Amino acid sequence: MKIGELAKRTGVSIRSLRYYEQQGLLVPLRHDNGYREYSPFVVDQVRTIQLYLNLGLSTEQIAGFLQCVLKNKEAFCDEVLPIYQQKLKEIDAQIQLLSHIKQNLIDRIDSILLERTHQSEEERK
Amino acid sequence: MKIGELAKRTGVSIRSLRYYEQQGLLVPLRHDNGYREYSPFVVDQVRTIQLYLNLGLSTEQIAGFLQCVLKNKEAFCDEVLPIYQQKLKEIDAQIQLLSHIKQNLIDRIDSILLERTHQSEEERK
DNA sequence: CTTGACTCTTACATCGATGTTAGGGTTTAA
DNA sequence: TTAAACCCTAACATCGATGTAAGAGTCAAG
Repeated sequence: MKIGELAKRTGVSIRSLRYYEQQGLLVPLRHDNGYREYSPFVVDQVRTIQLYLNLGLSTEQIAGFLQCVLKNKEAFCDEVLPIYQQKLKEIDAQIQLLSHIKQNLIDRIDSILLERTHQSEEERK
Repeated sequence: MKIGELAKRTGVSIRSLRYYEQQGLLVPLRHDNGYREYSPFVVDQVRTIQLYLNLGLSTEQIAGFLQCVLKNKEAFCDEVLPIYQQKLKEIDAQIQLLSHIKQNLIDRIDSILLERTHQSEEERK
């Protein structure tokens, strides 16, 4: 199938499919006219790519183990686990940072509301 | 004081100080030779800017209320509260997304480890 | 007067997946 | 044959605070 149909079937934009190819995630055949030709199996491959992107992995990381996981179970691909664990660390760090900021915001919001309450009480006198 | 000293006193890079000015957060005087001249009060002003940046606010948002909060309590500046509340919403959304991904990663890691455990047991037979 | 330390402006680079556009071939159905 | 619908490459834009570098002027101490 050509790129337009693959885009429709996967819900991934043509732009992104070309980008994945540039990053080495997809290697379509080429017709004489330069058009890309994709095997039907590639639909699943694209969905797999999307799955990993949604886990926050970069195309570079995905490229490192995609060929393996397409043929085997993840547990068989030694590159996957360390990447997952590293990503988990990063996510934890981000969550911690965001939680800190969140508490900070909550405190400041409360402080403003409290101050306004006081002010209203003053005015009522 | 000149920009270099302000940078030293605040720990903010010269580059950033110029950027803040470009964003309308700082308005230093200019000497005849073009050098920026900062009042000593600006040290606190820069610290205030940093504080808001660390809350995840953009320079544009900060510019919207900086003049007010420099002269009054935050509770007096009507622009602040809605920005805090909106930021809080965004942070919550991000935390939720990250938590979702985190759980997903944990599940996949567990799955891999479990599968390897099984495999080891098989091999032991 | 000279040299080192400052300062100035302008502008490109970062990070990364995706959008968008321009300019130009190809295919297909009417 | 023509027009619509596809496809191609190349390249700029996004988002935003900050780093970095080039080229040039200024100032201060020796």
